Amino acid sequence: MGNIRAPFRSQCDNSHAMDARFPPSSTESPWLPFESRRRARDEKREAVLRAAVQLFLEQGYHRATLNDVAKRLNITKPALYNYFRGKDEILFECWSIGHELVDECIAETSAGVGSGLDKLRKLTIRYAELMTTDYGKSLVRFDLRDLSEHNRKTVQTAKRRIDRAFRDYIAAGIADGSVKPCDPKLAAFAIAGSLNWIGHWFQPGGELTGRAVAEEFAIRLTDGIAKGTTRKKADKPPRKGNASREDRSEHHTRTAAGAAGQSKRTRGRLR
Amino acid sequence: MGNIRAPFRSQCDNSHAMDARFPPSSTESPWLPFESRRRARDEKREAVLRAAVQLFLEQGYHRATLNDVAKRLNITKPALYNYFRGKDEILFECWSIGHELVDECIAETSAGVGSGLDKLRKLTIRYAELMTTDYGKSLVRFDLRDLSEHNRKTVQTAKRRIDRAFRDYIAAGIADGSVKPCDPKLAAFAIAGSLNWIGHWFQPGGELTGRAVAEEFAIRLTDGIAKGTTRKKADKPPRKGNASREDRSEHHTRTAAGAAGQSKRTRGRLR
DNA sequence: ACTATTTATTACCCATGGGTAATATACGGG
DNA sequence: CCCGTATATTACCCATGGGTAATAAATAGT
Repeated sequence: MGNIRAPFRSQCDNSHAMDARFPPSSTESPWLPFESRRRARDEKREAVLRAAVQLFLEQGYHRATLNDVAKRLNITKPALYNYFRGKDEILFECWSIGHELVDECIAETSAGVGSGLDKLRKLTIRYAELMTTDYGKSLVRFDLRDLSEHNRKTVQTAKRRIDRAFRDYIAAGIADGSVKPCDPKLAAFAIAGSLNWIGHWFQPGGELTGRAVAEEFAIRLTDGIAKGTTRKKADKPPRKGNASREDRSEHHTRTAAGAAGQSKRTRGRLR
Repeated sequence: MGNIRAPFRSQCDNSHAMDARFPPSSTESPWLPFESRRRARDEKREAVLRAAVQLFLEQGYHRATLNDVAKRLNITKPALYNYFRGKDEILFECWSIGHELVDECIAETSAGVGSGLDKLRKLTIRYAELMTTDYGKSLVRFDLRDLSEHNRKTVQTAKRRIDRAFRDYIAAGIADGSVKPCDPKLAAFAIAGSLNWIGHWFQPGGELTGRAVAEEFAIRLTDGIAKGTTRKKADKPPRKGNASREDRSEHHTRTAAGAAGQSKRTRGRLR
């Protein structure tokens, strides 16, 4: 508990037992164990954000401590305050980066040509892929209420921009006939919600790449409101990898039913 | 700060300025200001859960304190420990109630008759409506990592039951021809994700009732994978077996996929 | 080298909030 | 009316973790 860090760290951290003069990975901390810290300020600031967003996602904002963030960067907590005012500002910056990325998606999609449906598909793919990245997940996994009043309003405004892009494309699609008549607001909620949820379950390194998920979702979701049955050739049910690794869906539909029975709201034990 | 509660509360709480002998609302606390506390234990336990789930949803689990929960019930924090071992157990019980409710949905849906698509629609409606309730929101707004190891496993198991119900119905629908060929796993993620997100944005008292949202979502989402354009303009899904199995194939080669370029990860500035 | 500035470190502060101990009050049964 | 049990209350404990003050080490300029 006492020694967060030995003064001259005679003993190396040894979580990476190799020559310490070079970082073992390109995504490592720019603070090499002790000496040779001469990188530019902005690089360090971004490194803090990378470490923070990872930790916030891994552990959750409230369980991740600034000591944890600092330790991952080979520094100590007060050093973080050279770059940020406090924990909530770090959180806000994660969000800001996410919003910059999504704003790029919207801008490029809007700049392109095509029907409302085309643009909706394009945005869906880009947004879905963003949801498989750390800063994309920031947009949907963190809690607005952890921000200061001012920053919260900023984020809410950015969130509204995203929602409006989806709605506008849907409305445009209805107008140009590429999208079934529907309520743009609810349809946007349905699509964006599905995409946002990717940020909750997707884990890189699984059997699916972010791009594959994005394309599959774009088909599945837009087909729901596309006028006319866009029937893909065989869609890709037996596509690239094998799906049935974790798909023990051979159990029949009668699962779970028996156990539930009545809602016995007599949950009365304890002690 | 000092006086959480006056010993004999000569001054009434006066947030409800009426005769204090009867609760002003049916959803009020069973602990009337001070005397006449003789209700059954289970009722009080459930009242704690109702207050807790509301507060956890309003403020977030970590910001909501047990003092807050107790205050809302006209009691003090240690009294809660007569009914629960700790904060995380309260959270777990909220989750448990939610899972009982959703297990009922699955059981009733599975017990019914109809094609895979019919069952998928039925479950979608029920699940969507559940997502507009407090205990339904518990399922998607709270964080597994706040639970003890043992309780976390219980919840994860229950979550897997939900996922499998969706997958099974989709797989059954593919088998009986009511659902387009697709990857059941991803399709279930897409649908369930969209529904889960309802728990994040829906607020009772808005312009839409839970039921209306549920029915609209059921149409919007299942149409995405239903084979044949089930063309029901006048939002009246509660019919069974209207899935016209006619396959109006109309080609529409997919575009959109390849167009998404590389996102320039060259974010230069950042203060 | 000397000095100013930046950037890190050690050693704290302290508000928060979950949880507990000791104790008081209500209630039900004899 | 008295006592045992259940259920509340007051008054604490204390681990956690965000944040700060004082200070030391590295860096850049001259």
